[in-house]
Amino acid sequence: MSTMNARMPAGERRELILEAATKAFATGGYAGTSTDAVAKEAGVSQPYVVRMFGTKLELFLAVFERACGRIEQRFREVLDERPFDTESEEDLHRLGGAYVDLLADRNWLQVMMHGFSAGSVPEIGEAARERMGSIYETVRRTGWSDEQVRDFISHGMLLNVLLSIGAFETAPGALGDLVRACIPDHHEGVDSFSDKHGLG
Amino acid sequence: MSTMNARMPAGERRELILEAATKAFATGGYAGTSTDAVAKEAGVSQPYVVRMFGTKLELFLAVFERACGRIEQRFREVLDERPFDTESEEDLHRLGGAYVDLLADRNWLQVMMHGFSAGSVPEIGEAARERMGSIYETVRRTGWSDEQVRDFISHGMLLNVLLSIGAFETAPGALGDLVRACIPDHHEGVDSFSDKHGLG
DNA sequence: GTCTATAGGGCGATAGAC
DNA sequence: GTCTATCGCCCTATAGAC
Repeated sequence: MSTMNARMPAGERRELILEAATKAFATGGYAGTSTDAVAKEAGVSQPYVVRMFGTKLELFLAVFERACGRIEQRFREVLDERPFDTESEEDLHRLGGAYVDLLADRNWLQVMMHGFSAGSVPEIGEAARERMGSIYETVRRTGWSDEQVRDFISHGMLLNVLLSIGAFETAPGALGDLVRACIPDHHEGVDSFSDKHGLG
Repeated sequence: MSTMNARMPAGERRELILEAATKAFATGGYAGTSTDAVAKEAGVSQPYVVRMFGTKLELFLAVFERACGRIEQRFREVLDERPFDTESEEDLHRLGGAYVDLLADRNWLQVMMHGFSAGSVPEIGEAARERMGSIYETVRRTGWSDEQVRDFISHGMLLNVLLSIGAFETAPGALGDLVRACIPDHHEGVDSFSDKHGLG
């Protein structure tokens, strides 16, 4: 974004590009996003992006791992706050709320989602399986039953889809009911939910 | 696939191309699939594919609508078999089984999934919202509560993701547990599940 | 109804200057 | 460490023959 192109420690620039790439890939996905779009978002030249990460694929993998890592870390933070009571309804909402809060960082969720749907690229598929397995293990630390964990992750996937199709901004008719069944305090348009989560 | 290029009623060839495009898009998604890949799969020339549907976008939309329509139709068939008992565990598995059976036609589910994740293309996003709303309404005809319907659709989304990342073929470690929590009778490799559903 | 040829643009990656 | 220039490929869409 900035017009200056001063030198910078490589590690710092790397973070800057990863952040920009996250934003770009979150919108267009792996195949639908050019390295030039990433470069423009980061305010650097396109060859520099490629040079720094080798290939577009490696860049995407780095972005994907980073996004999944953050999501998982958020879960771990909640788990470490205090012990989980398997039977507690409140503890269920504690972890569920963490996921809903992630909607504010929608880019992470959308990058994760795009990684999952690009699973037919072998390297991405492999990373996706590993990450999904890892997230599953983390959620298991709640002590919940296999069915409870499965349901929790299922809800996450539905939220990802609703986010991806823009259902939090525009949800005509029946779709609005589904959105409200997923996020009770959601109301369309400029409201407390949109404000809180940076949507709309 | 065939080497003959005889004339054919347009409607018939249209179906043939839609079928080929479904297969192609199911793997690569919208951005990741070329019209030439579709053409090769259908055994026709690339310009013919474009000419018949106008643009790649319109072709994808046609494929997406068709796939979602079939999925929804399958639900309707199950709903029309006999009345649903809201409290019946068996009826829950009746509709759930219909979705699991759709894994055999994995292309439909994967096209649907790719439509959902390409929601940032405005026309695709709009179609995706409509279709998701429509499927939600259909599932509602079971008489289930909003929460039950939401859970049902959530599970469908998780199955889509697991399918997309290849978890039914290769599910190392924890991921295997998640797969089994989703499809109780699933076993990795060549087995009754894979045989039955054409996987592996 | 279907093809071949090709225009015209975009994209990933490399070379090399500074 | 970062840029400019550019190569060569692939891709969508059009033109026009049969």
